Amino acid sequence: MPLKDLNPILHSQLRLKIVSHLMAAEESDFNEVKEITGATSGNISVQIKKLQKVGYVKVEKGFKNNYQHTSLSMTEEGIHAFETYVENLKNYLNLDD
Amino acid sequence: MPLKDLNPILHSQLRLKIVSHLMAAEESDFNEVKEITGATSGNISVQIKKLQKVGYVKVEKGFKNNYQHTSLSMTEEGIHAFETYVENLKNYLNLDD
DNA sequence: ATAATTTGGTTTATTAAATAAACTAGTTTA
DNA sequence: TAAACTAGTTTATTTAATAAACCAAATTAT
Repeated sequence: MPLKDLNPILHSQLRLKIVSHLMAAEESDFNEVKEITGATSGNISVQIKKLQKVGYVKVEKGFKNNYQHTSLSMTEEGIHAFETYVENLKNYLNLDD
Repeated sequence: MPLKDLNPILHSQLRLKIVSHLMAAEESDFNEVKEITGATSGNISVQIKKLQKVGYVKVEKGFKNNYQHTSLSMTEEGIHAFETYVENLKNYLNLDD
């Protein structure tokens, strides 16, 4: 079968780092994402918003030790999209099961 | 260990399709790539040139049945880059060996 | 013979995406 | 109370992806 197009929301260096981390971590926050990605806050803010807009990531804003705090987690839809992305990508990498 | 950056030359929808095909096919040409990717000639031309410029793909222009013909194949450097890309990507997909 | 069409592309212009710089708002420390 | 830090957002810039328009040679139709 022909190679399927890769979900462009996930096929992005930074968003893939973020989602990969959230898939492994189950729950995380803005700062953790900043540390593991090494990206700038602005870039992360933009990409998180994009992931939220399509419903892949849940963004909860609140407070923690008087400071604003943004916690992040994958939605069911996001988990499913990631799994589909991985299956499609395997065909590119010749890692087919 | 932290997630390594993915080689941006390979982490592109169309270029990954092209390279994936060339890795499997060993030898191919412009038209075959056009068929399997479904992309426009212009887009393929640009991406092939990019892959050639970094030394990942060998481009040989000649003639076949009186028509111009462009054959394509991976270079050693390209094969190595692809393999490294796959290894790095595995860490994103949680497919680690 | 020559005009129209097809093959096999390249070049250039447009659109979209990634990224960082500059900014905002509140908190803590000197 | 001013400086510095935390935790982000908004906006501007750079870069990349894509398609439209173009070019040249070969073929077919008139």
